[in-house]
Amino acid sequence: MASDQTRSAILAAAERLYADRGFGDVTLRDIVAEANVNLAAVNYHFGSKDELIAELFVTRSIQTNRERLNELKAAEEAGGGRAAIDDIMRALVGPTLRGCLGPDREGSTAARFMIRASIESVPPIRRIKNREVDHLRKFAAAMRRAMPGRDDTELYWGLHFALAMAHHTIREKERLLRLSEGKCDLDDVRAIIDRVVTVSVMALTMGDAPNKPAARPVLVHGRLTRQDL
Amino acid sequence: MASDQTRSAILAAAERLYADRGFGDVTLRDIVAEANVNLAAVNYHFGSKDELIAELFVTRSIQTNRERLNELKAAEEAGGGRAAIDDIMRALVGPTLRGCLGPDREGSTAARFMIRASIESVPPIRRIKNREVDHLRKFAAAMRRAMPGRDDTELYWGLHFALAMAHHTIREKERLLRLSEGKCDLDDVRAIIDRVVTVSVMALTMGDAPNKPAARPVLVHGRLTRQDL
DNA sequence: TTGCTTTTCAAACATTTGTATGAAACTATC
DNA sequence: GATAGTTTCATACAAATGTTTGAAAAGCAA
Repeated sequence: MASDQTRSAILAAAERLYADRGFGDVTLRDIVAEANVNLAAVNYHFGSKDELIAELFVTRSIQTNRERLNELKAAEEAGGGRAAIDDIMRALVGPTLRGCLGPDREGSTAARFMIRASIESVPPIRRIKNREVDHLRKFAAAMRRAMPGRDDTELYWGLHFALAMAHHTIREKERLLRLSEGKCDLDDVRAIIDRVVTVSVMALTMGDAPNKPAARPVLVHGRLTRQDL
Repeated sequence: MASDQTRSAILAAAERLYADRGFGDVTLRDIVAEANVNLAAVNYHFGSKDELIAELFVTRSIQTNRERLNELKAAEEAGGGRAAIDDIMRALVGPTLRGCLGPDREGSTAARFMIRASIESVPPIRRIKNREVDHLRKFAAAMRRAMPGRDDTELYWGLHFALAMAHHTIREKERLLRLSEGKCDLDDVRAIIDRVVTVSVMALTMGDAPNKPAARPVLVHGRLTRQDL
């Protein structure tokens, strides 16, 4: 068997099992059984279990980050070099939410894996997440351009809250579903993105004088450039 | 040694170690060494490792939940049976944020333990968290009374987002600190609570007509009843 | 083929970990 | 102070798990 086939069989099996059962109770033996390869293959191809997990997570993270930056770039080009704040926020939370929610995504192993990674947080993944700050700085910079003069602190809090709502919705979607007795529609991803973006922009315009109601954004659907979805 | 002393020595040592190093790499042997008790004592007093963790988490959760409900009750009494929406949200996120953030809390083992529990999420803790829905329903009910006529869905989303911002701030406070290069003051807990409450209430009044700017809340400090802090 | 590298494989290794055991020490009640 | 119940202790157990090893197999170039 060509060496790459073993490698990707392991990756696929690992992602599937981690997605289904979590990092906690999936062993290397489970993975190699699922992939139909020898136990030693994991250490041969990846060095260690942690490096396997890291590679899985890095791959998916890069995908998400690229989608984000593509959307951001598209928004900036559409706005003549300066993107509107709501488009920036949309680029920030859209890819993750679209990737992890939605009815047809039920079968997506990659999405379920990222949800797991968001819920369980094992050491190799935590290490990678810590390097994510550089990526977020690009969004902070775009936000600064979109809202010049605004205090940096407010920008960071807005960014932080946007990620909070997006990630928490992914993490706790079961609980929200149960709490609301199914009333909150977690399959309507577009509506959820709109909601998160709206609240984020509200948070960002928080300090505005209350007699400027126009600052409260009214968003419309379908603003995304679909170039890479 | 009286049996209770061993029991609480284990609890204290376990909470300290879990808080400092996480659930992942703290073994029973670490705990009993820290507590200066015999290895078998854990199983004798708690039955199993998981039950020890569960007891730790349940204890702290009950404390937080009680604080929340006390604040809610105080707000309802102050409002003549119907609490204002911002006071309800404050009661929801205040205790957790006050417990886990702030400069003097740096040394609080209980707080650091709860942060760990929020980040790592091991099976026994997950099981307990799943039962938390009943507790949240009480807040949903209070919110319904405070905003009659509003669609239930909106209430749940607002509640959900409030918890999102609070928990994410606790989970990712290091990252926010690093992203903002220290500009976001995570020691000013009161300001953070105000910020979360403000945005939450904004989210809840989202559907309001934009020509009612008064619906945007302007909050003041120091509204808490301190009866049980 | 020959010789070399890469990949696979079964088996063993070395720890680590939670848990169980049975005797000893202790405590309280009569 | 004898007895019964409780708690402590050293030690052993059993199972799981990531990793390593050394040889066999496969791939490949000359």
